[in-house]
Amino acid sequence: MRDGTGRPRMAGSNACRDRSGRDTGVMPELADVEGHRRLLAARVTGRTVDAVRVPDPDLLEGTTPQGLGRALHGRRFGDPTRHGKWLWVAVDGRQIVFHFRMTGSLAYCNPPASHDHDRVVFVLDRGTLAYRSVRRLGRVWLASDEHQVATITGPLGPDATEVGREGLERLLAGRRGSLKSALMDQELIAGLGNELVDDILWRARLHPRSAAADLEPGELDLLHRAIGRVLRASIRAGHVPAGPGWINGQRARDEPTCPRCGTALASGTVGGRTSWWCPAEQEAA
DNA sequence: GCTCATGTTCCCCT
DNA sequence: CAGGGGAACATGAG
Repeated sequence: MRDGTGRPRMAGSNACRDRSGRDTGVMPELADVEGHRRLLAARVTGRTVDAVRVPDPDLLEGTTPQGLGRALHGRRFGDPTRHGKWLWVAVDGRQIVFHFRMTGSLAYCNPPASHDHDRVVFVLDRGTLAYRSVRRLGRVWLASDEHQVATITGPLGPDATEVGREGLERLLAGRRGSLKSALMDQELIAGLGNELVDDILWRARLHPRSAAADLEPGELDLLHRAIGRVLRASIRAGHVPAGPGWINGQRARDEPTCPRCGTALASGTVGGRTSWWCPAEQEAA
C-alpha cells in the first residue's frame, strides 16, 4: 500500500485512503497526526454525516453512540486543526477531537469499507471516515465548542513547527532536567515524541541527557535547525523518518550503528523512554 | 512464556 | 513545586 511518498493512493476496488495501509506500525507523533489532518482536509471537509457507527463505545468520551449520532446527523464537516499530537475538526459548531496515543489512524473509504480495528465510523454522504486503533489506547471526544476542546487537551506548549530559535531558548532556559525530557514535555512544546526527539538530538549532535538549560548559543542553533529539518522531512514523508539515514532506522537492527560514523549506538532510558544515541558524536553537555 | 513498543496519566520519591 | 522513576493502560510482534 505504501507509495513511497506518504501520500495515499487508490488500491483497486478497496478505495481507502489512510496514508500508509499500516496500523500497528503507525507512529502517532506530530508528523503522523499532521498526515491525518491533511486527509481530513482533502477528503472529509464539506461532507455531511448520514450516520455514526461505534463498534467500540469504550473509546468514545463525552457522549454515547446514540448521542454522537443525534449530535452529528445531517451536519457538515468543517476544517480540521492540529496542535501537537491532538487533532480536532468542527462539525457545524460541534468539535470532534481525536488522540491516538500509541497506535491508531484515520481512514477515508469511498466506497465505504469496514476494517477489524474500526472503533468509531462516520458514515458520510460520500464515503466513510473511520477512527482505527489496534491497542485501543486513544480516544474520540465530542466537544460542544473550542473552549471545551482546550479543556480536553489540557495545557499545551506551542506547536513544535512554530517554535522559533528565540522561543526555544526561552522555553529551555527555566528547565532543570534533561534536554530530551524537556523536548518531549507536551506542556512545554507540543508534538515531539520519542522517535522524533532521538532523530532531532542525533542530527544536532546533542546527548539526550544534556542539561536542558545549559546549551551554548551554537548548540541552540543546531537544535533549532534540527527540529525544523526533522519535522519538515517527517511531515513530507507522512511519518517519522526511519530510513537508513536516520537514527530511528537503526533501532530494529541487531547491531545498530550511527549512520554518519558507524559507531555502535548506545541506548538507555531518558525521560522514561528508551533512547538511542551515538556515543562518539553526542557528548553530554 | 518472556520482553518490548511510537503516548499519557497517576502515584511515589527526591 | 519541578522533575525522575515506575506502573498502568491494551494489544501485538518478536
